[in-house]
Amino acid sequence: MNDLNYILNNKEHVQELLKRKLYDCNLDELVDLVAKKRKLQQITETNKAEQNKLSKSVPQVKKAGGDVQEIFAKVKALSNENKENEENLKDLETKINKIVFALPNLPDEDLLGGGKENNKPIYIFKEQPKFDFPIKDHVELAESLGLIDYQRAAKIAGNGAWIYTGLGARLEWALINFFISEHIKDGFTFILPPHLLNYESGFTAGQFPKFEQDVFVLNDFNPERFLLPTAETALVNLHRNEILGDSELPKKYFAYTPCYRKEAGSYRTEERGMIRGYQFNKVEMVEYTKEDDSDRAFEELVGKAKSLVEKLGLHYRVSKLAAGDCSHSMARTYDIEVYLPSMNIYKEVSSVSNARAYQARRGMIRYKDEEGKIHYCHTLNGSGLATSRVFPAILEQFQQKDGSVLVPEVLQPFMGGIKVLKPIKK
RNA sequence: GGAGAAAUACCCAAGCGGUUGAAGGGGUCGGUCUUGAAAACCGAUAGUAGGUGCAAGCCUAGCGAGAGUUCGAAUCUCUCUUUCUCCGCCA
Repeated sequence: MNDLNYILNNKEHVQELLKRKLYDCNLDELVDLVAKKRKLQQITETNKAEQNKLSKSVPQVKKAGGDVQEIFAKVKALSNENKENEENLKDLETKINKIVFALPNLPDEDLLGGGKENNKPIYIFKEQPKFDFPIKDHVELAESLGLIDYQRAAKIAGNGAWIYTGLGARLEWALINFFISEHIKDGFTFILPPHLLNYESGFTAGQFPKFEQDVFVLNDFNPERFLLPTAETALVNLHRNEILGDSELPKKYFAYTPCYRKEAGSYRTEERGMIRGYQFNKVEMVEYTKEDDSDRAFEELVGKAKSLVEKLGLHYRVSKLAAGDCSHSMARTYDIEVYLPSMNIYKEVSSVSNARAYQARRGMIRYKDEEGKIHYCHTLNGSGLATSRVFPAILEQFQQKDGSVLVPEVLQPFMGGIKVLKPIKK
């Protein structure tokens, strides 16, 4: 949610910024609605003040033996008038909220407008790996090495699923353990949140009301709950409706959870194997900061995500996303994209974003400065990392001529010292 | 899943239709006393959201959430949520 007064005072600029985010809107209606609402609010509140004053005088008048009926009639009249005003007010507010809640975050000024095509790689690690033999894709490798069972996954779950088996499960778990140990080293607080969250959490993170179709909603609950699409949704709600102390910030969290996503209408044929499923594992980092500290935190999170991929030894790049490719709630996003030789493309393993005060405003996440003044926090999040993209990248980038795959050194301690994954005989 | 109880400010807690936006206690902050501290005493102490104003301030909302009854609701009614106790079931 954006600052309403800022929108009102900078209408043209806001429209222009949102256009960079490929969100075309005319805010005239909003400005008009807010003006109407504030005017009506003034009238209603003045009435209400009068009504309260009269009501309060009843006991004294009664005691003095005065006529109370006259006051009753007056208050009743005011009350009726106000009832109508209040209904109109509520109506106006609903209309205003509908517009404001749906507005995306404003992109940072330095971002290029437009979509994916304007993303800019700003950092590259290592060279593209060269192979002097015909390479296999990760699906072939995962199957020949006995790491993933796609057939049985379809049997027991349906499409968009896979099963980690044996060493595959151990490799997956080693990745998660490696990430966790790095974050602990960096002083981040480990959180294991619930996977079923309530509507308010979805609203604060920015999933609702606009992206309800992307998550699994469970209507057996009253009120409904949903499966978290990323641990960010949980972490960013930890301090919802709270006022943090000045000295508590920055707060640094990370969590491991599976992420559940509908991904309606996804690129199924192109993305076979484990690139896109209904469920994938991810370790997620979230920071809460003061307003003037979020740029620092952003660099920190990008740096952390980079260092994880680097320690694994994978060739990757960092892309600065164009405004239109940043997600709805975010002012700025850098993607860490790992190279998949079989497809000759770079796939996101981490997305680091600064939401600035957008989520904090939705969830009333605030802090009190030394002078006792209340401010909105800034929230940032970054994957650290999503395993379902790292796993294939490891298989593909580290494959050998004999069909085996080298296990990155940093993972070996988490895999009982296994250094090579060898093809299994069928 | 069944039965019951509860939700009031930083914490505990009174209030059960009207000078209550809230007694009392604790805490916290300031002061007196003291060489200093403790104790005692005195004083202060709703945070928040929205509106309005250059500002001091003022107005509105707000006693778990929402709706209702009433001239008037923390107080009465309904719905929901959460917590606790007991029973059942269970990792």
